[in-house]
Amino acid sequence: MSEVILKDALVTLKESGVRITPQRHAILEYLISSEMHPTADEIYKALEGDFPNMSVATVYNNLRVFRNTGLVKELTYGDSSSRFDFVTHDHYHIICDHCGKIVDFHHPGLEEVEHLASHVTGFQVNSHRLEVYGTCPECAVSVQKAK
Amino acid sequence: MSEVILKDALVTLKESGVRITPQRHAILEYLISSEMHPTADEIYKALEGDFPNMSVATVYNNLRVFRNTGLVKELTYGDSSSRFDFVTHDHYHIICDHCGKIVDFHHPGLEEVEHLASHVTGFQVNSHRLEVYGTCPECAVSVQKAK
DNA sequence: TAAACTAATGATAATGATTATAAAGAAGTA
DNA sequence: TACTTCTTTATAATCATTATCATTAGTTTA
Ligand SMILES: [Mn+2]
Ligand SMILES: [Mn+2]
Ligand SMILES: [Zn+2]
Ligand SMILES: [Zn+2]
Repeated sequence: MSEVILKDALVTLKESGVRITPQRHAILEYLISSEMHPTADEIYKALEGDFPNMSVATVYNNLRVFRNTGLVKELTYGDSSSRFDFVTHDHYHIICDHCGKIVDFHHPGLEEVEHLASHVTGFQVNSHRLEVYGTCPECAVSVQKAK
Repeated sequence: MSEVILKDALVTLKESGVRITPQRHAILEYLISSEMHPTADEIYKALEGDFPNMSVATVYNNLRVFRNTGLVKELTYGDSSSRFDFVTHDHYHIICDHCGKIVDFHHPGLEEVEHLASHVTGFQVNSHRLEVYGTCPECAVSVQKAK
């Protein structure tokens, strides 16, 4: 299933004049298959078996290439390092305050909020960012036990 | 006007057993008077006239103290450094993609989104974060001219 | 095909925000 | 005053990310 997505991504890259290297192929494949919004370092570690000589700079460079091509979104939180999400359809994220897990969820876009914001501030609005925070079901269990 | 807010903040600190040092007083005062959501370094630079010997670590330490007391919110965006916002009433932010300016705006809380997110993910929801991005009126003018 | 050009990789150094450490100073307490 | 605790300051350490640059690989041109 993710085969098609990968193929499409490769086409997009080729159309943007970006060469498909084995490293790029592997990073993309990993991003598409992963549900966990990995950091650059996690990607690096996940691929070091197949690419023992790959530099961490290559991971960063290529994530930037993917971001500029619109294939990948960078998620930035307060904590240390960025996380990366392969772009399919629009979605929001809910994040566990305890374990840091990031889970996708869907919700109609908040155009109303964008309109109001534009109206009261005079900005031309391009986009918005929304995240919900809380306790994931797994962590809720642990918190129960701790009592 | 912000006098009252400062007084209240000092009371909150005292009640939390936090000593009021001249540096803390100055950082708080600066945060309250500033509309611009400054970074730690901007605060440091703004106060170096009055406190030539103050260490940048003191700024960071005290911002953390204020954050833990609930007086200050830390705003983390992708770009390098955190920004700090003195907490008064809840509000959202709209951010200019061109100049980085951060402007407050008010909008009813998005409880509906929190409920739906909780429902589809099984999380216990605590909070959410929303930012709107776009072009501020000033930058819109510059963009016009550039054409 | 060979030469020339261009892009990508990998090793390593640099950057920059933030945190840790430890000594010195100030305030609080008995 | 003696003792304890907190705070500041200077400085070093950390760590993610970016820059540099030589090497390699791919593409284009002659
Ligand atoms: Mn996602
Ligand atoms: Mn604000
Ligand atoms: Zn969790
Ligand atoms: Zn602007």
